[in-house]
Amino acid sequence: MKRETPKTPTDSELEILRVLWEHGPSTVKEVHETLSAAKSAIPSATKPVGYTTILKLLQIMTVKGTVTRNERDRAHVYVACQPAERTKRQMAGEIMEKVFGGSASELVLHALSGQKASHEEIEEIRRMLDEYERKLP
Amino acid sequence: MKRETPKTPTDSELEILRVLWEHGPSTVKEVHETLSAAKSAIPSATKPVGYTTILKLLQIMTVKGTVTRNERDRAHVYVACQPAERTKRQMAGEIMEKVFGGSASELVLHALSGQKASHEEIEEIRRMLDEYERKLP
DNA sequence: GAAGAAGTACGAAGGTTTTCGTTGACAGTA
DNA sequence: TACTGTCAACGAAAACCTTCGTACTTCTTC
Repeated sequence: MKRETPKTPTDSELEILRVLWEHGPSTVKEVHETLSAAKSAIPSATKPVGYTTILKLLQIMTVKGTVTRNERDRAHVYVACQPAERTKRQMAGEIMEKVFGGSASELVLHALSGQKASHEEIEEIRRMLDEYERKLP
Repeated sequence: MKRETPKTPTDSELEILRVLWEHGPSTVKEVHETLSAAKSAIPSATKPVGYTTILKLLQIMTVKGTVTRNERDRAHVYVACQPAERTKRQMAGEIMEKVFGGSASELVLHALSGQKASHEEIEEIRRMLDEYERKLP
């Protein structure tokens, strides 16, 4: 029984995926360094991750089909299989369903109530709404 | 070391929480019945959950402090400790941070790209944006 | 009071995630 | 050739989650 909608990544997997999305194809070393740098920049709460931990995660993700790797060179180069957009959409959809009963407005409401977004951000969202609505029937 | 920002609930816990939010204080039996009814209504994919499973989950959630219970009566009555709004906000904030790097517009964009929202829903979101902006500095 | 019904408590099994220590392969260099 | 880094592979441990079977309690009712 194949899964057609791939299961959404776990938290740790997501951290790695984000590096892969931003940096493009990367070696374990590069992922590790990026993550370490990011974490030491915000020393609170996030604890550093060992090299082999990332390696193992990447290996597991390879088995799961989340990433592929080019083994040609000595240091394998990993790439995310799904485009970022797809995974992000999937994750947004999942939370929308699971906690907001499928209501987009509920999701937006609660996302905003965390008091973060600026005027610019709001403007940006308005623009997107216009865009989106133009495509509706 | 106490956790001040309570960890977000797991998927199963969330299912139960949603029942508690909608129905208010409930016994294990009520939660179980509600969930069973909901699941048999959509027989696809979601498999039914046993009574003791829900009981156990509720017990664990009690230990975690996610819910409290009134043991006065024979059938204990469970209540969510955090108001729904708070947990929802927290979960929206978490995904916004973890997958969208804190960008609300990114979140909205991807939530909508799952092609679901109607014109009414969009209108609703616009109204919320106005409301939100009015409260900004 | 004995039988049965309705509940809770407990523990254990099975699965998944996350984390590392250790080992072995390979390449470059003294 | 022997030494030293750099890397991937593997296995195992620890922490969670989820699911139930089973046992124990407490009412109710005949």
